Amino acid sequence: MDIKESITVFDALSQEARLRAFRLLVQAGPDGLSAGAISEELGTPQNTLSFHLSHLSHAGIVSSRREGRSIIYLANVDMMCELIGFLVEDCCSREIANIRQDKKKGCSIIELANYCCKPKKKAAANG
Amino acid sequence: MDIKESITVFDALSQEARLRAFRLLVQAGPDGLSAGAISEELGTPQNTLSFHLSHLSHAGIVSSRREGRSIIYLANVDMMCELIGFLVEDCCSREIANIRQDKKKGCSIIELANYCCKPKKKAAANG
DNA sequence: CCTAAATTTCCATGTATCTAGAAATATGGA
DNA sequence: TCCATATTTCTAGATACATGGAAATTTAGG
Repeated sequence: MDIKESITVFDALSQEARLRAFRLLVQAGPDGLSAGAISEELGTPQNTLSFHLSHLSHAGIVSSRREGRSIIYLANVDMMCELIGFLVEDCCSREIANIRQDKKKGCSIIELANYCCKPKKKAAANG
Repeated sequence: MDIKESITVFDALSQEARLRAFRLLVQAGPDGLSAGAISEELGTPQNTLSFHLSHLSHAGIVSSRREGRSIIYLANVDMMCELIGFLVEDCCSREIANIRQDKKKGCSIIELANYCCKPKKKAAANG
């Protein structure tokens, strides 16, 4: 993910209706949710929500498929993971964070030093 | 971090000058950078940049201290980690991501399933 | 074809944001 | 005090975004 793309994603997530819609979609998982269902859940008129869904879609963090008369939206969790990677990237050079692959578990592992995330505690004699 | 706060942070990071300034500050680490240094690096007029730094500061992802005539800005990496936690939160319920504390290493560990971050591979007989 | 349902596109209005010139504020040194 | 430096605040105009009513599009069923 480059800086332009990440700006597009941040912009997409920087509006309440959109962020709440995205979170609903992440929670909904692979089944996704119809535009109408999201509209009803958020209490946002369908045409307004459509504008926002289109915004999310353009940013690439949601995708959609038609199912009969409904259009089902899906969170693109992959993109979200890329965004997290982008955020953590700069930290790696400061020994604040570390990203590696665990092939046994089949996952990416991000380690964030606690002196970064828990600054209230005294730092250990470690760096 | 709640949804309102995260919107404020996403909004702060959704503009090129601000995101680039923030990344410079992350790279700069605890020493930080003066407003003038950032302005010069980005090629953005000081008053324009001041507007953006104030935006970042209001969102809480940078802080500042005065040093003589300069004002030194610092990335609030803690806030960035909270933001990552907020993003990952919804995934956890879907077994896509997981956050835990490793007390021996003194860090937070985020595990992101590869079927999330590496969708090009075939998924195992798992879902 | 006709009607209903689900969603999007078009459009106008109001609001917020971005930008940079000019003026103001804060600091350091002679 | 006076001057130079560093940064912010004020201000105005241009641009972009959010909202929702009305019309258009797409699909389903008779």
